[in-house]
Amino acid sequence: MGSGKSKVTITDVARAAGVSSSAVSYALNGKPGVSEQTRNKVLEIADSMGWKPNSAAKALSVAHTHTIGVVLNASSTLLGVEPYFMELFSSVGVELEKEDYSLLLRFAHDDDEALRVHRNWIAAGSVDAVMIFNVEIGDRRVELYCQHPEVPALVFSDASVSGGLTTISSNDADGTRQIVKYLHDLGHTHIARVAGPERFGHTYLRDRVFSEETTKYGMRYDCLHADYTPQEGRDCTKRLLTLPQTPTAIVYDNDVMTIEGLHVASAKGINVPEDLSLISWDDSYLCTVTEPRLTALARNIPALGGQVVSMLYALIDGESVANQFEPGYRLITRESTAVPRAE
Amino acid sequence: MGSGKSKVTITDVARAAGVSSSAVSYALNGKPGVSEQTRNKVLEIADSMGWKPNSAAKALSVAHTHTIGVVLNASSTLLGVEPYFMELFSSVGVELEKEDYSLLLRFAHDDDEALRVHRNWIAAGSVDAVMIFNVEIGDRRVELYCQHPEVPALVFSDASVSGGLTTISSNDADGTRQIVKYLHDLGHTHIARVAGPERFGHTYLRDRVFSEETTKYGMRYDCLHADYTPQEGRDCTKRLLTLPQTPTAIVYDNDVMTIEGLHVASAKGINVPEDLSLISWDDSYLCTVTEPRLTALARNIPALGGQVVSMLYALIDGESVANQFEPGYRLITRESTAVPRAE
DNA sequence: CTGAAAGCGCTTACAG
DNA sequence: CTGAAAGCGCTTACAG
Repeated sequence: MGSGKSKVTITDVARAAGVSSSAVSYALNGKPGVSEQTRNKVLEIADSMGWKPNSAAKALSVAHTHTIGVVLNASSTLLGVEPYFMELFSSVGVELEKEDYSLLLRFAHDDDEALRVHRNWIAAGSVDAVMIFNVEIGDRRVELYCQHPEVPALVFSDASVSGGLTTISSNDADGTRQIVKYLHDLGHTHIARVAGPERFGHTYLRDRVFSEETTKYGMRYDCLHADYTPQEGRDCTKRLLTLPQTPTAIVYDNDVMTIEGLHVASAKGINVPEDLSLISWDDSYLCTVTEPRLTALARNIPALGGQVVSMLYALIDGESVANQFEPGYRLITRESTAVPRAE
Repeated sequence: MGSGKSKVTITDVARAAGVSSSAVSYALNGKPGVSEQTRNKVLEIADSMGWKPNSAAKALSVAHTHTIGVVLNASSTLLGVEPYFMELFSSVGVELEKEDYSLLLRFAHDDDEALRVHRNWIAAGSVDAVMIFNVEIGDRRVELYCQHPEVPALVFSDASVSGGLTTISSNDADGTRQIVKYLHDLGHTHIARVAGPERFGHTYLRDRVFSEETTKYGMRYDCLHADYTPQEGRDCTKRLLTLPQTPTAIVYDNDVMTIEGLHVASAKGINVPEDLSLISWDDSYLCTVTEPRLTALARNIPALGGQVVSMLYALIDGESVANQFEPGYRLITRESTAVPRAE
């Protein structure tokens, strides 16, 4: 309603300083076209009047909103459980802060709703760039932003599913190798994995490299696909533990499933790590909370922020930026892994 | 840069429809001043051309951004650990979605930086309203928004610290009563609490009601103040367990500290719940992950979203809205609480 | 019911 | 170095 009526505008400042509004604009934006004297005077007066550029007016003029868009899946019960997004936003947000950029956040129930938001953002010019997560093969968001290069998209996925959009990828091949080598060095010869959904690009990549590495080492490898939820973590573990030949180690694609796997094992009287080693892909506070604490593959999210934001700014500036990898994974060994019991 | 060049504007639609741009505006906004015929034609054409209102232009005209601002504390290591914010944002975000409102998110390192962002938002007209969390006594954000009623603030705190700004409060008095009564009914006569920081309004309120209720029941009550971190959860538990007279139950103001308390107890050979009952204030997945699982006081965050958003909309519409309470707390009893061992 | 015009608060060529 | 003017894409009184 009547809000903003009392706001001080560039015209007020101009009047107070006795110059034109364009002079004020030049002064305020550090552009040439105004003497040092006037510039200083304007700066001082603007400051004393508490002037700040109206964001809508500025956005309309320069066609930049100083905003990075993200739409999240609201129906994912894992949003609250998994710290990933909050940690990432925090790390990215701190960097964005330096240039007064904001995160524009939306929650969609399904893919259609998400797509609607993205379409709207593109047509309305609401964001300077977007970050896209959980990309699936043939993702419609990827398709959409390929058709609209005017709003740059940074895709958090393996480059194989980004349709040419700029990606930042976790180095899943390397992470997989670290895990398999570690288990092999401990003496395991039969490992299993409870993986994420097959439709995600990084799942596919992990699947492939797990197969390659285990055959390289002559290990037996079983893989079940799940959806990251506690329920499926439990179910898959039960199935693996009733196999005629039981694995001596299980790798889970997230920490929540690992924890549920641990509970299933102890309910069955199977000791971790003596009888069974468990590794969580993704480290978090959760992994330090169980008994035993969980060996986990950790990503360096705090370091990720700067990298992400500089990619975003480069994209916004119209530069072409190469696909990059996140800071490397690091295996944190705790008490859930050990030498397998001799048969 | 050259982005937005190809965007379809209201003028393009007007030209295509053979009417004036004002007619288009009326038609698109469902306002009178245009015949049904023209309205339908315009709607159809606008749709077929893929027109969407430019958000900056609209915001500049109507002085509304369709945006709710939140600035979070980036240096809190608990952001990733505690699911509260993500769950709340998700629940609020789903409601906001229906009216195409967005969350505008910033991360500040300290109070000064947060205050700077808020000042900027006010002067720049960047948000239609803000949500404010973790309010302290004498909070400068409260002071700021009291001076600027033109941008409404919804404060998540006890009404005693909001300086008259509209609040939505968790019913901490009721929650406290539930906990104390439950422990009393089990037979506990000496309970302790590891509380949050004293500077928070809700901590103060819990402190007071805990005192009242325990004296009402004739229970002994010890209280230590901590900062929600794992470290202080451990330290405070150790201090409580080396008291000459040891409590038979400990209540923690968050789940993270409860879990650390559990670890301290088992390290000392103290059995939970036989020797010591533990209750977490705030329920989350974490509470179901430990052995034993934790009895916890749960808030109903999914139900909170609708309530919060309708308050926000009312505030934005300039209505005066009364302070409200969140949906009530519910005590979830699990295996970390029991009848105390007879002395 | 309809169109021409002014305004929201900025920026940016364009003349002086 | 400086000012007057047009433009960003909408909305909204104001005349016809």
